[in-house]
Amino acid sequence: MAPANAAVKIPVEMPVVEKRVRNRAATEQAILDAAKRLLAEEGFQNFGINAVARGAGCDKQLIYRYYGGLDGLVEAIGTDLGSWVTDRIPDDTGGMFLLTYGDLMERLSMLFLDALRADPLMRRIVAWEVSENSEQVRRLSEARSKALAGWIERMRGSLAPPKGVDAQAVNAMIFAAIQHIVLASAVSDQCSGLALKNGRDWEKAATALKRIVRGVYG
Amino acid sequence: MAPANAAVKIPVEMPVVEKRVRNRAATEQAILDAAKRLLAEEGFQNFGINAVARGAGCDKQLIYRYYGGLDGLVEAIGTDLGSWVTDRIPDDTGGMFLLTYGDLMERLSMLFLDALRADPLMRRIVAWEVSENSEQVRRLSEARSKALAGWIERMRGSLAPPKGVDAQAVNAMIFAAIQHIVLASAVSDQCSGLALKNGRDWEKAATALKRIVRGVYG
DNA sequence: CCAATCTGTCACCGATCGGTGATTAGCAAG
DNA sequence: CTTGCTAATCACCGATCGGTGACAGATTGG
Repeated sequence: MAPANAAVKIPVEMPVVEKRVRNRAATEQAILDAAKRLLAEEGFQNFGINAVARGAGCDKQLIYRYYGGLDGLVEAIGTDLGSWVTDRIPDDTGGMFLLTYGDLMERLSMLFLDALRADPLMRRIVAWEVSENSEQVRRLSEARSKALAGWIERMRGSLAPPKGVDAQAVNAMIFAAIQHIVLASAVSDQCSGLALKNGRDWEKAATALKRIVRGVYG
Repeated sequence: MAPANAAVKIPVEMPVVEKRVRNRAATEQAILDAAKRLLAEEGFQNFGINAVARGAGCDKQLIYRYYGGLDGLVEAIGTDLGSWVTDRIPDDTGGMFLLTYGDLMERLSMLFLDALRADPLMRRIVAWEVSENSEQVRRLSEARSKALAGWIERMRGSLAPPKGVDAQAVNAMIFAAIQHIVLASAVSDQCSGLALKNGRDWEKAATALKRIVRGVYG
């Protein structure tokens, strides 16, 4: 990538062109990977057929042929997404004994917070969900929330929320807070005046979150 | 240049063209209004020079002349935004006596929730904030958070948060939850499995929110 | 061997984008 | 009326977008 004479145009053709092998499965995977990578790194703003084709190093025609266009490609991403929770979030209690519903929710909150912070693709998708209402996004959103709900159900086991508390609504609030705070931190390192840069900042955020959980569930 | 026999052109002009008056101030206002309207109704996705010019019914050149381009126009929106809080959110206690910090935060939460639900422009801007990191958005974000912080400070009066609680972090969580839940409801009528459609749904959400506030601040 | 099929590439379309120079049209002072 | 200023429009540019039809090269079955 560093020719001695930095002329504007390269006069000779690239000698070794990395001859593209004829392999449909590999190409499909390359397209899917490029799409996920692009979405994670660049966001949904400039996410389009041309960009994905460029990223995958192939012609956009193949995206139409193999995935039926962007819609099909996004749907394929959504299918992959189903395994996100099981991949990125531990499915056990981490050796802890979750005796109360409060224990459970505190742990779920921390796991979800860390997992979301660590996954740029998922962050972009969440941001997409609250920014657009297309069919594409609805599919993604559905796949994500279904996987998430399944995970919570699995972790919950036989623990029941305390009487007199609308656990569904409260939990929605808690997860909403986590999602928004992680999204905000990813673009501006802060949220509502709260710095979210280094580990200590996140310690404070996590503490506040646990405080909230414990305040409701004891 | 302008032959009388313009065969391809439309033969009859639009009968009443609403003859445009030469009035710079009015045009500037029309542009600003169109920009705010477009952003509120269509979102930031298709927000651009051409769209605003179309919406304002003038040539895009005028946007460059009067606002120095989209950036300046967005900045003008941000300036307007400063008065959002004072316009849309009551600045008094609504006749209540806020005796404790918990009273205060409960009331602030409700006010902010209702105000955000009622303001599509502000919702779009919040969604924009968590989706993009351009200079434009940073300006908007700053103006918004500054106005919000000022409002909170004004309402707070001399009430101090209880010792042992990181009020800044906890409040950031609460406001994050409100923002995310309102954004989600605006595009999909739900959030994390919690329906957010009719008034009863919102009652439940508000109750959960108050529960959280009271759980932390008593 | 030929022919059909599959993978991949290329060229091109119309539409829209952001942006800019040149031009027209209304108004007021001289 | 003429002159000058300015609001407003028009015409055009290159770039990029999503989308499609035609074509080239490899693979495979007969």
